[in-house]
Amino acid sequence: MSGQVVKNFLPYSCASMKRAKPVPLSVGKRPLGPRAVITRDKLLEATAAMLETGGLLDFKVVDVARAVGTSPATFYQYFASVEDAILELSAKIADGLASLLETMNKPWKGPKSLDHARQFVDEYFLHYDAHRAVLRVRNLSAQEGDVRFRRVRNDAMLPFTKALAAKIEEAQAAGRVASEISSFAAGGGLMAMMERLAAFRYEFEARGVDRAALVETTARMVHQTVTGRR
Amino acid sequence: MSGQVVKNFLPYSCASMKRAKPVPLSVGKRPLGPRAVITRDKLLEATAAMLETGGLLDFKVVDVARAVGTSPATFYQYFASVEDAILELSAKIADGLASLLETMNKPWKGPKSLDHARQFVDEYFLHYDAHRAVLRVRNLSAQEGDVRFRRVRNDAMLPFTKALAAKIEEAQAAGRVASEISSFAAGGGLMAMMERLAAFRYEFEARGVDRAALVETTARMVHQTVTGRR
DNA sequence: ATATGAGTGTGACGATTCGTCAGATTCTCA
DNA sequence: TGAGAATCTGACGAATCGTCACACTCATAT
Repeated sequence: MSGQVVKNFLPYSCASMKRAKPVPLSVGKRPLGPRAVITRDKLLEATAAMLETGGLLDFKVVDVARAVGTSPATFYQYFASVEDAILELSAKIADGLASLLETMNKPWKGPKSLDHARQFVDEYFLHYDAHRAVLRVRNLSAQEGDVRFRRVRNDAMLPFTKALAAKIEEAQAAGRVASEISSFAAGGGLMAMMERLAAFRYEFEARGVDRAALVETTARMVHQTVTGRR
Repeated sequence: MSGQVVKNFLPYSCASMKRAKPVPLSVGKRPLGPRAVITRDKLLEATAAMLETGGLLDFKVVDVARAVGTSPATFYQYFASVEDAILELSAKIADGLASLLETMNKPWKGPKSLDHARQFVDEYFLHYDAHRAVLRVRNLSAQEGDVRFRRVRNDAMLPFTKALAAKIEEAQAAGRVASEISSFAAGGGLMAMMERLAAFRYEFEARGVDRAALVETTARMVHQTVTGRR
């Protein structure tokens, strides 16, 4: 109790006046050293793990810190906020789609075209499965209007939407798909469907639609919309 | 400062020992009186409003209470948790779909069938627009595995999924839709697409696809998948 | 009137989390 | 080995959470 008086004095004491600028010791903008990179990565990892486990509302930085064996202060040394950490996770995840996009950019022609669609859907589901926790937060934040999350989401999804749209335009030119359809909207619609089905896959399984059936059905819907063929 | 000593004594004073059971005065399970219903509703309303305004992570009961001109304690008198309040909001919202379901259960036959699809999509978008804030939290919680939210979501969406599935089965019986498709999965896929497009509608507008175009395109995709006709 | 008690609301509290420092600790290398 | 850079954290004030005992309001019976 008596300490309080001292405490109130301290910040203005002569001693503290000596060092004019106490040097903001923490990370300025200097590149992180190797040890720092490791803890930072561990924190990111733990953040993702935490999101898998519990709901977003129960998310506590303390838990993440504890999981890594460090203190909350360390977390805030590397991330300005929880959202920043999740944003970075979201961005990292998007990279994993590169190879899938290649598959996508090949033309869907001939008797194999439905197989392409199947592979596309299947791999997208795999991708979503591997990152569902982070992705659902990314999508929530994007819907809430957070520009950064919107950007990350678009970076991940737009290439696919456009690739689908391009195929649709071909089909439209060939007269197999109605011209009243907006190719971009349709491509986006298909991506929307896939994302959503991936998210609620288990809901379908609970009702007797197993993964294979879901993939097959989705692939056929995609294929049909994109090529105009059955 | 000196009051602190007194404070430490109080909880164990003889006076507090007198009443063995202090009677939990607050709401037991008795039905709420008229005044209570009003404040409760105001709290629900303010909760919804708060969700429209800011992100889920910034949600503070204090703000809701302040908005209604009451204290957090009052909020907790009526809702065990924030989630409970949002759950109730979600349940209420689902009721608004009743009339749309009627539209849905009519057969989509003849030259007007595409119009039915258009109306369906259009009204669903309207519904989503009116409740986007609550719906996105409902969906997040459902994805996180919260059983209550899953139930509410299913109650709202399953009837539509089933109605679509029924139509698809008709089309399959007539040979217009591939039998390899799971009608239930396809119906769910369409609902998924609509929900998602409604959620990210503004993203499309930012890219030059206005509402009308989005509705038209979506309606055609739904119609095509459901009837097997162009 | 007013006393009674059910119905309704809240101040105040302990507990928990947040986000921020200043400074302790650990590492590097001259 | 020791000086300084890099990394981490104890400790703190502020804010929020969720709870409880109590204060207030109001209709009704006496």
